[in-house]
Amino acid sequence: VRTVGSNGARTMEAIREAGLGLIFEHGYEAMTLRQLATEVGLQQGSLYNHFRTKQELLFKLIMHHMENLLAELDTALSGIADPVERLSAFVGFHVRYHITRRREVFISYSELRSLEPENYNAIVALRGRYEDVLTGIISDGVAAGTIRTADARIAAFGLIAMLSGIVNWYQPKGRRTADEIAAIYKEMAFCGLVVDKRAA
Amino acid sequence: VRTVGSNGARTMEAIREAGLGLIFEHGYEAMTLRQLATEVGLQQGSLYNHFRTKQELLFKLIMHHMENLLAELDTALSGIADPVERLSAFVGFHVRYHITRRREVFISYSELRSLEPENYNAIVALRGRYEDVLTGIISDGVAAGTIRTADARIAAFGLIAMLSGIVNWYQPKGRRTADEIAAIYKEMAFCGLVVDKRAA
Amino acid sequence: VRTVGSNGARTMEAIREAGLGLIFEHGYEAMTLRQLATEVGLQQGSLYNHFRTKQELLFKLIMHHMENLLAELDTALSGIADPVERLSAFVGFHVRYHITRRREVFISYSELRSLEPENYNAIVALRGRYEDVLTGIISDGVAAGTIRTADARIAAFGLIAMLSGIVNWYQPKGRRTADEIAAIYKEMAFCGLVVDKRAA
Amino acid sequence: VRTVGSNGARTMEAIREAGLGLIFEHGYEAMTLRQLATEVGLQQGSLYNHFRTKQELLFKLIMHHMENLLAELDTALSGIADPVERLSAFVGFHVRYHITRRREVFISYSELRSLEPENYNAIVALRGRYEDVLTGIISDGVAAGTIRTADARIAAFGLIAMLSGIVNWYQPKGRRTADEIAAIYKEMAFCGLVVDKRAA
DNA sequence: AATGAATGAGTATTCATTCAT
DNA sequence: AATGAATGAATACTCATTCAT
Repeated sequence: VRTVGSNGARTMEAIREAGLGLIFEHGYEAMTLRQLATEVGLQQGSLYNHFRTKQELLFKLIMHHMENLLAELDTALSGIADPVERLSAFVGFHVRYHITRRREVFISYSELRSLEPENYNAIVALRGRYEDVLTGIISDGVAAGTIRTADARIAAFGLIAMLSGIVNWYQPKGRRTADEIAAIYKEMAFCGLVVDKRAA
Repeated sequence: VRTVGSNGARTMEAIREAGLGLIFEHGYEAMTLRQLATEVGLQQGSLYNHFRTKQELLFKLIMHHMENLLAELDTALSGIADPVERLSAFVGFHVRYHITRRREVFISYSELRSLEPENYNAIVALRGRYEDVLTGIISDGVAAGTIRTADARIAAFGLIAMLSGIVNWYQPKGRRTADEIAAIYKEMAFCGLVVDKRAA
Repeated sequence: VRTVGSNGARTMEAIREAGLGLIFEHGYEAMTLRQLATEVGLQQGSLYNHFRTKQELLFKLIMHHMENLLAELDTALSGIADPVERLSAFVGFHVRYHITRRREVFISYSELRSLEPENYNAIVALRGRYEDVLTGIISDGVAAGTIRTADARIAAFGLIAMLSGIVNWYQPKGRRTADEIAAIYKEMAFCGLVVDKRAA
Repeated sequence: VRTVGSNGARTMEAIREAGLGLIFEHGYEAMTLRQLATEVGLQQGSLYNHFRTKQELLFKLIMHHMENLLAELDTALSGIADPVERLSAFVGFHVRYHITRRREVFISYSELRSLEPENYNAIVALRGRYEDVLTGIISDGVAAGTIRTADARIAAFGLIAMLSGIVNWYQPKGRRTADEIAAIYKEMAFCGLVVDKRAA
């Protein structure tokens, strides 16, 4: 029976939103479709008009996020040429994005393991492209003599891990604003922690 | 019926080891006690001679790791007084530990969510003590004028996140040894990436 | 929304044909209306413009077949008076019909069990009329002294079962034509298998 | 919880018996494991201590029957050499077996379609061996000049179909005993129905 | 300390059917 | 006459856990 005023696209959006929240809170395996249906206001079976399997829902959620991430990164870096400036823009973008899209980001890391091989590979490929952008920036800087590291790839991994850790403790009502956090991390990434470098 | 030659302590050790592997691979929720029993060579029911619930198994695994982590950190830092030297020792220890105890470390991050409130709190308290050690080192350095950061706590979080990210990509047969990796990370943490700091 | 050029009667015929094929292949219980709709090129809901329930579809399919069977039998026997000649005509008709309408025949036997009581009774009544025709022929022959059996009814059942078994193994491209098969069965039915009857 | 006095073999036997009855009555697809569990006096999940899937239960039931059928046929024919006498023994055996094991026999025909390909092939192979025995008897008789037919294989199929049809109408309380039915069918199979063979 | 049979609650998914559009 | 979104009940199967043996 079609509920008066129901609408496919609107329902799918509600499923997306509820799914994001439930997976963020309980994890993909622990979230049940009963919970999801209740949250959306549907019967369990009706969910299947909008996705084919629970796995597909997870994949769509993560995929949508990854594509968005890459697109917005592209925008954030466009028009900037100098490696150090690009690095600065990357850090700023990454912190802001991870703070505003906390749930998507968290899920995209923590639920990778629940993706079936084919889906897993698709996501990891996109993640690789994101990492490659940063690795490229660092390599360019090294070539230009303005960035220094023994291994651009490992440095990129380290930097991304550091910045991404924010989602584990950031609270919107916390003691620091997003911009302050970005500044602190940028300082760490650029200058390091130690004043008298001879000690290193 | 007691199988000839069976032995309680030995069985528990086998459960520990198998559980570590299965949770690392599939996640706590996704690991079934049937899998665990098969791996250990028991029937499902027999597992309950060694732990009371699946939750207890997870908790013991993580707790054991956290206690070990803190004890070893203590050893690694003992006898070192200077903050910068302590920081150096911390980084070295953390990288080495995370590389050698990859599964325990990974689980202790990713399965926190599956712990029941009481157990969760107990673990988070220990994790807090670990973070506090690093925060203390940084604060001491700032007071001594040899470390520079706007927020010792956030810097500690950032550093730990950066170093911990290693478990996501480290391969024992990879292109870098543990010591090389530690050196690269130490350099990043101490000096930052940018050569000409005026650009920041 | 009415698809351009769609036509009620044509659609119903397509449903009939697809339903016949699917039930023959998978069985009534195992055939889903989703499969049927896909085969016909409709959405599930649209099927209900052509029948009221899945059960009704099955009933109509079988009923249509039974009525047709009886009507064609009538034609095949019309004008023949002698019991042995009528028996011969019956066998020839039954074999030919079962070979050409394999799917209908098969379903009408195997899916009887899936009919609701009322529908079941209606079909079994028609089947009884078909069996009665053969029983009558045999009885007439016995009365006339040209057919011999201890029980006309059981003989009729046995003969029908023997002939109907054809649907289980007949292949249009097989080693025998329909006429050859009919001849072999007629010989068996008329003369039996054993040459020297004293052995029986 | 192990019910006091419960026993694996006894439970499996109860499942077998109940499964036979339910599949005979409703068909494999229509029988639910809820019904089966209720009939046996277990919870649904407990059934899975005794078979791995519903399909496996069906397969075991049919396989057990087919092996039994072949073993008993062997016994029934052992020590008989003359083809006509073997034919007589076959008919007698088949009728008696099909009357006493009505449910197994019925299921083994009607649920063949529900078997997965691998299982299906295993059963059809055994059925083929049964048909081969009869085909062999008829061929031997033809070679000896005591049996007459244009096609031993088709005659075997026809005879088996005729005899097997009994399961569709036989009632233990009916008007004829098993032995009478066997006699009537033997007469039909041996001598045919028609007195004056010139009419054929 | 281990087994094997049981529980009971739960899981994702499917199905025939309905009905506003 | 067809669609697409919904229902509600059911389905096979799984899971952590229990306990008599």
